[in-house]
Amino acid sequence: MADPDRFVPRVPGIRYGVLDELAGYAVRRAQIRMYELFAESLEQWGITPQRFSAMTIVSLNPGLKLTELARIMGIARSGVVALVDVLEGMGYMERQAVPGDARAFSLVLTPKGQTDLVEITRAVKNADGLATRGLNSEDVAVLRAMLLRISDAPSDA
Amino acid sequence: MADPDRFVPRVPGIRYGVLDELAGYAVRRAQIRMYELFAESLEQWGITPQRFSAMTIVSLNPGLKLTELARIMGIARSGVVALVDVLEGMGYMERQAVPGDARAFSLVLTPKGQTDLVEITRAVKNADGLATRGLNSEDVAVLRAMLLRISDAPSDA
DNA sequence: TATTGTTATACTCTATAACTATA
DNA sequence: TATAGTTATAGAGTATAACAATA
Repeated sequence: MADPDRFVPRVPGIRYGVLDELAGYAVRRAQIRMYELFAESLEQWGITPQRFSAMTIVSLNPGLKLTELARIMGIARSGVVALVDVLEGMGYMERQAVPGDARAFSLVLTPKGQTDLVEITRAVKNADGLATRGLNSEDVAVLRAMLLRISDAPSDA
Repeated sequence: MADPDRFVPRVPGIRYGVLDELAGYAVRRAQIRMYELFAESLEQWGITPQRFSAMTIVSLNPGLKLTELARIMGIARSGVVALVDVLEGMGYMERQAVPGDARAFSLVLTPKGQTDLVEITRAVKNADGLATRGLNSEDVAVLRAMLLRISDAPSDA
């Protein structure tokens, strides 16, 4: 096999110039490759990284409203509607009526969602391990800490 | 201002579970934030990160064919056609006939493209610096090296 | 036959804006 | 008035597949 079609981050003979000095381009290249590895592992489940994130967050924080999930995931409310529609269609998530507020819905995983999430999580961990196979666990911890710093970077000085 | 609408990577009171242990989720969160910072810096130019990458690569490797650029950037040929159409429409890039091959085109930047790329690169470096402000230059070098390892991760054992 | 660029089409992910029903 | 969810629409960005011209 040898992954004939996977992304090649550095093509021999090509000059990348400033791209090689940018943290942003390094993050982008890593993200492309990780998405490929995750997609391979999750293909059989019909689960994308985004769907996995939503399932995990709802599983651990049952009762979230759609607006809250949108804020947590950093996407628009309309995007969450589509995402929840898909997961509901898969039998993994449910909208439940909120007693005090007829406008809102509480999100919960179905029993099937909870059950399958265990195996899906195993597949995700496997993909993450493949991606970081070139790093030891201490390196990965350092990497995550540095990336979190970037995630928290403010716009202004 | 204080960035009222920017992505919040960790919402207080929310449990993230395994997401906090995954390198992949950390990369994704960092990528979202970096994209926001790049988009802010490049907004005035009508340039996206992808367009910047294409301009930089063509600038340093003039004469690339569309198929080659597609491979280098890791996207489909049809995507490169649309990308080159946009940059050509902006007056930044040109298709040039290839003497020996009537099917192909050589890509080059226009003089305007070369000139503006200097300032655009400055804006990109500024955005990258903002994103990595919480890290010193040694940290950033380590970060880039680790991310490159991930970019190169094979699928099989 | 194979390759290059192109077009057509579709799907995902994102956004904004307008709508409805409730609060 | 404001909020929660929804719908409509649009724009990137990606993909596959088919095509014409050329190799």
